[in-house]
Amino acid sequence: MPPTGPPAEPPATDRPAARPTSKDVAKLAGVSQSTVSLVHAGKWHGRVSERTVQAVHEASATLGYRPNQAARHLRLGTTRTVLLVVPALTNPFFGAVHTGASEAAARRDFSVVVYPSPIRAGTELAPFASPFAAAHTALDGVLASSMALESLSELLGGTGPGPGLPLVMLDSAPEAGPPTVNVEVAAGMHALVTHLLALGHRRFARLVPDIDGWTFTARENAYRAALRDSGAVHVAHARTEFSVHEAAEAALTLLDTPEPPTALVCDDDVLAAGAYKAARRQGLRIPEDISITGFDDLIIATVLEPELTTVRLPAHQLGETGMTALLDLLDGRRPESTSLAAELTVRGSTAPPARR
Amino acid sequence: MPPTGPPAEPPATDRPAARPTSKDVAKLAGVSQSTVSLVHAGKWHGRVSERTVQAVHEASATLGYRPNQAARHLRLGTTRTVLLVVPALTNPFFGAVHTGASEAAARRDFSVVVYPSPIRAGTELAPFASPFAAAHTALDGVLASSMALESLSELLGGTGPGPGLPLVMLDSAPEAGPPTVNVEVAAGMHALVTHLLALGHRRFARLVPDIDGWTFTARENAYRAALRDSGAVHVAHARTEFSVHEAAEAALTLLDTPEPPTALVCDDDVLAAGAYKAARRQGLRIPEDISITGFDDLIIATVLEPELTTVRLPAHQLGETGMTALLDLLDGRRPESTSLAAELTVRGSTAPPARR
DNA sequence: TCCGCCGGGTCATACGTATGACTTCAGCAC
DNA sequence: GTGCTGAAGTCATACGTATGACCCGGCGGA
Repeated sequence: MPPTGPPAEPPATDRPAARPTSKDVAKLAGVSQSTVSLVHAGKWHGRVSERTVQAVHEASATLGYRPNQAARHLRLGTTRTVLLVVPALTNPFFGAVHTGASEAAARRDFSVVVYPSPIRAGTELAPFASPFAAAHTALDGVLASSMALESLSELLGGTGPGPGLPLVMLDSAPEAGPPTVNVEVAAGMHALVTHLLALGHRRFARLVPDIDGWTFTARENAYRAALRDSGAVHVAHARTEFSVHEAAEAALTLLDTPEPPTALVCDDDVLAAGAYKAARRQGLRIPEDISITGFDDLIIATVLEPELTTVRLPAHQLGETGMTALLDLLDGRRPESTSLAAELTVRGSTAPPARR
Repeated sequence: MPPTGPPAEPPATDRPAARPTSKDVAKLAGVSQSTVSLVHAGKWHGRVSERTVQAVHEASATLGYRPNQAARHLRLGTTRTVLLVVPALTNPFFGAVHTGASEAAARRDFSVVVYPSPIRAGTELAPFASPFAAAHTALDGVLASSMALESLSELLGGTGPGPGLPLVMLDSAPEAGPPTVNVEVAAGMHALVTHLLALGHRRFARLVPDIDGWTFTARENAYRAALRDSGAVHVAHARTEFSVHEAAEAALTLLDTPEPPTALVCDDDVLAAGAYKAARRQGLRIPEDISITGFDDLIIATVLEPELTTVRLPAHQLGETGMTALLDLLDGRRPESTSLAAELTVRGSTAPPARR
């Protein structure tokens, strides 16, 4: 006698609410599980008759069958899920990036998980570190924005020799390893400064966030390059936290001087909003007494009064293009790094400087 | 002789870049795969010696082993992934909801996928419908915001008899089936109107978005209730699309009348921004000639000048509480529907009406 | 001496799918 | 009748993990 008799037979009643499997469909349709799988994969040409295909479809419909994703992920070795790393979704710019990326992913049957990563290395990383590490094997690739590569690879569990995940970077230095999709912020900045120079401005100042990142470096370099040999001077410079009130304080230090600038170039619309506050506190009219510019073209650009002259960045397209590049990479095609145009958007916050 | 000889033997060389499995770890540590699994699950007390545990950990570290998520999902029948359904992440309010939800999920080792759903039924649904259906079996639950239940269940692939996914709703009617987490918008609106009445306002108007949803209905009802028997009158009402410029147009129709209101109650800060524009186009000063209020307390509330009196909604906390409720539900605990307080935030856009 | 028990592991299996290898059978040419 | 081909399916297995059921050696008690 074999050591085990038949174990306690499971209740033969059809379990009611359990999700149906391909086996259930097979039984109902009177075919084998393989056939069900073939039909659902669409690979049945020359292997299954039309009549059987019909039967399988009907059976699937009546049971409400959906293939178990975990099982196919395991079998196929792919999860059709990618990770989007952005600084914060509370910034509408990245909300738009996400939307674009999601749409592109959806078109090719991929899902997107978001990992809002703190920009500053180290801070607030704890609550997310663990699930990220866990998700590592649940991902096919990573689309990462505005983050230093080293901290990213650290996040990716880089300590071990595990093979790296396919990676595409958004808005980061094109020279670095992975393919990148960027916005031509340099060209945008150039157009912006040129616009101000053409209006007659000769005294410039600059308000920048205390965030490191390729875009900001690129903006800074383009700003300096555009000013060089222009006859205009860069008179001052302030770094600030990324909030309206902090920006206002910082802008005040730029404006409250014996010879204030006539043009204030801010690296983001939010900072420009702070600059508006500072200007008004100093009794300066915009744009008569001072021209102020932003960057990004968020909603607040049109909320401000006068509406803000800024550089529009194609956030949605950035996400879309980046995701497309990543999926191409996953398909084995080596995507080329691309740049998207940024567009100068002139509104009411810039004008010729007052005559002295 | 059996029909098949040994099939073409796989190349016995250790494959270089393949992700290591628990089997590889087991071999290196000199134990069985089961033991590795037990150690990683932390369920080894009384079953594995400390020394062996050490060995397994070391082997895992040197190989850079990460458990394959697909395999454990399949085995465990759970994916530890939930879906967040929000109208649009480009609205910073929902960005904050997402952040809160993600943090709560991360704390319990869950991932979040986002499905930005159009508010208006039918539109733009196509690009997302398919992956959503596919993801259906890859989800443990759904946290949904501001959407009609019927369109949601449609999204969930409701045609078939598939068992429904555990669901928690954000900001929706508490009477409906699933547990809800809401913000006490009614109390917030009551406080707001009371504030305006106390300032002496007697002629009210209202600017609302052309979006259906529980919150907006609740705001409207609370507004009317607060005005009833107050001696004040509701003079006009306009619906508008959810954008600054459209809102400005709509607000103009409210203000450009023989007897304009002295208080304009807007259902969102974005609409209030539009109202500011309309007021200025009419030559009205804020708040001397007209008081304007918003709702939500987005960044633009402090960007506007004067800064906007509004009702702060705890977006982050909403996402956090909602996610916690959903995860409780998944754990079998029946969460109770809860409400979060909304806080009246008085700033510079409200003042006593001008004497006539 | 024998039994029972416990610490420390291993074995075997199931989760649900996808797919290469195999089978079966009808039709047809020779 | 024999052999061949193609259509229509089925079989068996592997993906990597988690876990209930076993197994084994040593020790304490009767």
